[in-house]
Amino acid sequence: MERFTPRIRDVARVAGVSTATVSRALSKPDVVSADTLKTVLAAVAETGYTINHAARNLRQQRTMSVVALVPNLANPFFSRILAGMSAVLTQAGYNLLVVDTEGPGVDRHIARTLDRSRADGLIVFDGLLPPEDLQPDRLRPPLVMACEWIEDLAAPRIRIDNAAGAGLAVAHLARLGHRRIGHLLGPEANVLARSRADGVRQELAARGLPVRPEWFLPGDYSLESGRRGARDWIAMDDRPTAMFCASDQMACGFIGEVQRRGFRVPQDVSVVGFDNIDLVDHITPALTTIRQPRWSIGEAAAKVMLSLMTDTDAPPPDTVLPVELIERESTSACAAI
Amino acid sequence: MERFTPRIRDVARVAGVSTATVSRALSKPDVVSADTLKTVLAAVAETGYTINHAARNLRQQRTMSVVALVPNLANPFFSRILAGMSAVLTQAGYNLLVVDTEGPGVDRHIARTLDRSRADGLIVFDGLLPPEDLQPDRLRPPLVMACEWIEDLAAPRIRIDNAAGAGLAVAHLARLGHRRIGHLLGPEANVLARSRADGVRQELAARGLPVRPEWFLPGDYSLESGRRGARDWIAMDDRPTAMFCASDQMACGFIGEVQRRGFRVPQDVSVVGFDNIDLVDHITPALTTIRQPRWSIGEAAAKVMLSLMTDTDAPPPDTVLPVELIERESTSACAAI
DNA sequence: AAAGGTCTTGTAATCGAATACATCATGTGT
DNA sequence: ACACATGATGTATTCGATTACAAGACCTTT
Repeated sequence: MERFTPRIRDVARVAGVSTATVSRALSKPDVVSADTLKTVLAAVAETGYTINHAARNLRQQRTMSVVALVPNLANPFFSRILAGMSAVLTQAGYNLLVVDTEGPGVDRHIARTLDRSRADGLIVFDGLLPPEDLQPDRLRPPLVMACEWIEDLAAPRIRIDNAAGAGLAVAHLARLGHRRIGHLLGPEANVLARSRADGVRQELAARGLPVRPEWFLPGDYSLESGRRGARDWIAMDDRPTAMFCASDQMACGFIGEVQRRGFRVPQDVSVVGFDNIDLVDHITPALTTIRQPRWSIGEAAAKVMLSLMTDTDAPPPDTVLPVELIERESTSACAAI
Repeated sequence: MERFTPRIRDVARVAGVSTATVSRALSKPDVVSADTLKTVLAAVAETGYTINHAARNLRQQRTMSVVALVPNLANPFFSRILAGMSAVLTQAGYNLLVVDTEGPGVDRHIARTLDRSRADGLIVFDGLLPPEDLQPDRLRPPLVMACEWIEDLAAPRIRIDNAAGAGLAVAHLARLGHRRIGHLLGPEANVLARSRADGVRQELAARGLPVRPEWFLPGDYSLESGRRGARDWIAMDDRPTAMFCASDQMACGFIGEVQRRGFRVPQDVSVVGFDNIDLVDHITPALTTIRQPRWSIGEAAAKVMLSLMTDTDAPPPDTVLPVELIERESTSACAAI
């Protein structure tokens, strides 16, 4: 066990070949002779050689890693998406690294530092990053937007049909006889939140149901804002009999608070969420929600990224994945007259 | 706007100085003259130069990034820890990258590829990684174990006193008059789970309460295993009146399932969790739990890592952070005679 | 005025692997 | 037997920055 870290030339010396041959033996085994290959591999084993990634990255001008920028890792929504991406990328020999773009102590301009010498690709899940940090140019690695997107930024998008998902939720409630349907909004600046709110309005209008601005309560996807939404709902004179929440987290906060204040779900208010995070199948009542195919979103994002990085032809500019209503216990027929 | 990516020598040419001077101007501004500095910065702006990290990493033999290996990003437990780490590391000029070590499509041996040429430090939250991939040697970056740890692996640890936390939970239940206290276990292989179970046994014994093996139900921290635990609990003839769950996720699964089967919490069974994830303050009943100082854990891990990477003297080998009981609504005085 | 110091800058080596090009041995076709 | 293709390997350059060392300019001290 030597005290220095072996380099390719140490392997070459031990194997009695040139460094070029060692390099070839390791990266394109089929171009060297079988004998040489065996000798080199033995020498690698003997020296304990491992490649120096910095050197390889410099020479090849690529890093074999893809960075995912996610807003708020605290949201369990992302975990399965990341797993789906990881599966595809690992398969293709790439590493997946995750960076949180939100919260105290986090640099908003992190994307600026993620140039080609750092990552071969960038998959962005945060629609609020400064576009100028991501504008494609020769320094920036290829970019894919997933879930959220940034207007005016030309990049392939992987997303679901948020408006349609919201429509499913509203249609489900309407079918149960609800005519007074409210919506707990996501953050104003968020494109998804806006699409969902639009979907709600469209579906309500299409069914001739009232679209009352005061029934669109402010929120920001968080548990805490779900709780605030519940208080707002309780404070109303003229309450909706059903609430569609733009995220499961808000739905949990909402349900928890209304129950604590003595209301029953779904008897006093039906609640629909959005995302289908693992948790919502386990709370009581189990949450009716709109399922996003999270694993598939991750897979699709990774595949588009791969084709962006390696293929010559352009990937699909916009991939829209299907959503689905999952009926559970938090919704029931409208009891009001 | 040229079509090539500018290099340091392009800046040097524009500024009319040598590449060495440009390099110094950018990394140690105080050693170059004020005039030169201004010229160089102007040239940088003009060319749009940004550094090539691969080249710098190769030359300096470091990457300025720290990788965190977490088991299962789906667990919201980690988010605030990561944020705490990120805050400290960003401050010190390091990047934090997160890699998930679990789930389908994930490479168990990921740690093997994370050598010095990839990361300057490794913070591991997964006690089940193969130790041989982490054994410190000249190739491996400095290592810190946080939350979990691996026996026989010499590395500084940041952790909480799990046994004491479990003790707090049991003591709380005992104080409420419970004499039949069960424990929903974490995964058998997990060191934390074992410590917590030991803490339960110790505290029960110390108080002269029964330690019945059939009241230690199997679990694995997951929501689903909480649900299974509930079914096991329901199936018992001779049920505990209180259950301490080794994770909040299990406590949620447990409470959801017993409620669904017609039991009330805390009237029919008191429940204590462990972790204090954000969610548990919002469900009904709000969960009584053991709080882990997650932000501080992250901060402490990052600080120890920094001293490992930069200082000459050794950091504390074992940092134990305090835990605390948070009393909410899921526990109440024992109703049984 | 010579000696020595400080400040600033340039020259050239270096980090470790990949690869363009050259070289040489062997095999194939006529 | 000659021309030429093929395969395997070596030599030397390259990726883009940092930095040891050298050197020049200028100032201070004796």
